[in-house]
This record gives sequence, structure tokens and C-alpha cells, in this order.
Amino acid sequence: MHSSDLLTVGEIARRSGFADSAIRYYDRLGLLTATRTAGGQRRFERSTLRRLAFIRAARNVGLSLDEVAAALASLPAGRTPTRADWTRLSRGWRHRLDDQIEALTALRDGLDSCIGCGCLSLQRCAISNPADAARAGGPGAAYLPAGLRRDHGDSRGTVRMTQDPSS
Amino acid sequence: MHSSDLLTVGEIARRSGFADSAIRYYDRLGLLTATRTAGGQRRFERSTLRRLAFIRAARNVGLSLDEVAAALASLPAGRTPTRADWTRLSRGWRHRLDDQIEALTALRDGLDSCIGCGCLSLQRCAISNPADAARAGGPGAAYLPAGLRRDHGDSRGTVRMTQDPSS
DNA sequence: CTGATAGTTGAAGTCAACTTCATGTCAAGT
DNA sequence: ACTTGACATGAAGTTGACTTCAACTATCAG
Repeated sequence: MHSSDLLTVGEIARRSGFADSAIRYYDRLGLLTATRTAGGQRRFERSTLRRLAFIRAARNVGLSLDEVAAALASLPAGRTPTRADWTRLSRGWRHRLDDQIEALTALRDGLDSCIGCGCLSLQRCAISNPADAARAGGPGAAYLPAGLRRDHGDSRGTVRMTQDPSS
Repeated sequence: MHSSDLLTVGEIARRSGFADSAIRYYDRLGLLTATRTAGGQRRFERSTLRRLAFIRAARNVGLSLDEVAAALASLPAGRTPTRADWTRLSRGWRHRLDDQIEALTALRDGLDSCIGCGCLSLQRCAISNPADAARAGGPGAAYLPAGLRRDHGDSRGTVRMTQDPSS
């Protein structure tokens, strides 16, 4: 029994599973919209909870907050989003997950053929290969998608290897 | 035709695909060992290239540099590691990748059952569920392994939800 | 011997996504 | 009215894995 059906930061946080600070952070980024009381405190509509569920789901799938913001910006202004709206936004996710699974599977299979030899060749080993070597017909050249790769800064240094680093 | 078969930072970097700065960083962390010239410059043995291949492979599989350091510390001191040594170190990786693949697959399958409804229920939706809700028999409760999860700070806030946030 | 090229250091910066802190204000129950 | 707990803000801190910078110094081909 509240005076209205608007929710405070604390209530939103408790019911969504996000920390208070994360809620304020998202508000600051514009991912959430809040009205303010006369005293300046945030008050959220209940639909904010669904928005937060979307945010968590998107992040689990691997989207950055920037991508989430872009997606949310495409929601129709003025009315509360419908199920169809949310569904539309998450359409691409399956494909994204498929890609991630495929990349990991290829990596694992490459590992299977590598693990017995211990070679870890910089040219041939699927599991240690950076993102652009071994392009030509290596049997299991496996690359992680950018989001999963631990190899983020590969834009400046093109790796072309012409010699075998034999130990 | 070099004066010896020792490699400079630049050569190591070029041939391994890592940046110079990363090589020095790894050296500082103790992941690599280098001798020094009279003038103080690093000189690496060729086996360092294999070590770096291992590091990249490990990072692709999802290990942190701390884990890499621990693994490398278990290599026998005094002699150049053999293939068997490298193989031993990467034994657990297949299992690790299997776990990651399984988690992503479960997430995708949860998505399949969610995507039509647009519900994104904080209780029921496998894809938006944080790490401890929906434990009891939800059909596709999917959780990402810690390394893939975008939800790192789950230690302090246990999420127990008892009400449906209907928008 | 002399440049050019490549190497050295420590400190500080970057990025993402938040959290923590200090200090101060609001709201609500009694 | 008062007290308590929640909320407000801006700035700074956190983590991991590096990168960038400034100011020097080493190496080597010619």
C-alpha cells in the first residue's frame, strides 16, 4: 500500500537484482527514465523492471551497455513497450549466441587435435592462433568472436609469420 | 645472421603477434624470462615463442594472466619444456571449453523458448535470470559460467524475487 | 664515428561497468 | 518535531590487461 505505484531506487534495485548504484548509473546513462519527487528523488514506473530484465538478458548474451542503449532507443516513444517490442529487440540474439557457440566449439575441436602434440605452433595451432594467421586452409583454424576473445588489441599489428619458431 | 640466436623484444613481438609493450609487461609479471645485454636490453631464447603461444592459447580459452602464471610456474625449472610439459598444462582446457559451450547452449535454448513471448520475466525467463533465481526446476534455467557472464558482482546481493513485476 | 632504429624505465592513461566515499537532503513513522 | 533509514550528488577508486608517454640509452650498418 504505497501512496502511488511508483517505485524508489531501493525497491527497483531489490526487485531487479541490480545494485542501487547500478540503477543510478543506468539512469545517468539514459537507459532508464525516472520522474523526480519535489525533493529530487527518483521515482520509477513498474515497466522499468521489464526494462532492467531486458538489460540483464542483453548483457548475458554479450551486448555492451552501448548496444543496449541503442536497442532501447529504438523502442517507440510515448507508450509502454509491448511484448512484441521486446521480442523484436531480442531477435538477433539467437544468431549471436550461435556464433559464440560455434567459435568455442571450433576452438575445442582444434584443441583436441593439438593437445596430443603439445606443439602450440604459432602458425598451425588452432588454439593459439591470432586472428589473421593460418587463414589458408588450416584444418581447424578456430577464432573466437570479438566478445569472447582475450586478444582485444589486434587492430594495429598485423601478424604475418613466415618462419617456424622452433624452440 | 645474428651474433647469437637470442631474440630482441621487437623480434619476439613481431613473430609472436604480441605488441612490444605486452612482451615487456609479461616479462615484468614474470611470465617470461629474459637475459640482459651489457647495456640492459632484453634478450629472449627461442623457446619464449612457444611460451607466448601457450599464453595466447590459454587466454583464448579464458584463463586470466594469474592463471597463466600459475600454470607456467609448474613447468620444470632448469630445462626447456618438452611437448609433454605443454600438453600437461593444457589438459584441463577441453573441460573448460565444454562448460562454456554447455552454458551458452543452455542460454540459447532458453532464448528459444523466451523469444516468442517477450516476457523477460525476472523469475521465469532463463535469459534474464541472474545467477541464483529459478533454481527449482525451471525448464531451461541457463547460467553463464563466471568467465562469460556479464554479471560479475553477484556476491553481495542475493536475489530473491517473490513478486511478478508486471508492467 | 655517426645516425637511424630500437631498446630502457616508471608513471600515468585507457576501457567498461560499476562501486565507494564524503557530504548533505528527503520521507515517513511515532 | 524528531529520528532513522533511504536517497542525492560529484569525484574518485576498482579490476585486468595492457598501452602510451617522456626522457633517455643501446646497437649496429655504413
